[in-house]
Amino acid sequence: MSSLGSKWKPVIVMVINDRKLRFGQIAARIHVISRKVLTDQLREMVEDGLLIREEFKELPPRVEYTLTEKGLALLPILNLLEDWERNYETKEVLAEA
Amino acid sequence: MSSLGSKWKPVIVMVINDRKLRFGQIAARIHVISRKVLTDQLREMVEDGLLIREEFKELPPRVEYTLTEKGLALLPILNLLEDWERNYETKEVLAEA
DNA sequence: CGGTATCCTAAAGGATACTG
DNA sequence: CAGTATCCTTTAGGATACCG
Repeated sequence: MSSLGSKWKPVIVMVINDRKLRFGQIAARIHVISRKVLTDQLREMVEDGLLIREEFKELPPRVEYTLTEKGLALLPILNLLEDWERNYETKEVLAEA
Repeated sequence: MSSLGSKWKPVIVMVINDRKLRFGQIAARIHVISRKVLTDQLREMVEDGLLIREEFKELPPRVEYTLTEKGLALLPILNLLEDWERNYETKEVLAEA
């Protein structure tokens, strides 16, 4: 299960979703992550076959990320995990009330 | 997603499954985990509402763990994750051959 | 803009010995 | 048997400054 590795990779997968996002856009949507960690995670995810990285040799530089088929296949599973968490989180809160 | 916390909790959930297992049985099935870490993880999982811990005041002591409804609900999702991993692991190996 | 490089801290995980 | 207690190493993650 540690194929997901860090706590950030699932978040990044869900943020990118079926879109094509630039580095800055990803950073903006996960504003609590440091640039270094985001860079690290993105590089590892490319190595893991989760992401495709497209670099445009322009100035200023532009880099776009999309999910691979493997990454896309992970999306519904992560959604289930979110549902699971929300579902039981709610029950605990209600139980306390 | 870090509701799953450590790298061990999903493993423990899958090992216990729908059974009732003693501390030693869990340890034996995850032989690479240290006793301290297993103890830590089990305690946290009880706090998280994933596990039920039954302690029998005998000598020698006996402690049995079962999944809660919340823990059981996690099982099919973890199975999907395993399938996902196996599926794309295979493809990469084939691609190298 | 999208990174590196450097340094640092906190926390996860582990080895080993001991206990009720 | 099922833990505690203690100590230690490794790693994830972050702050900050600089670069092409």
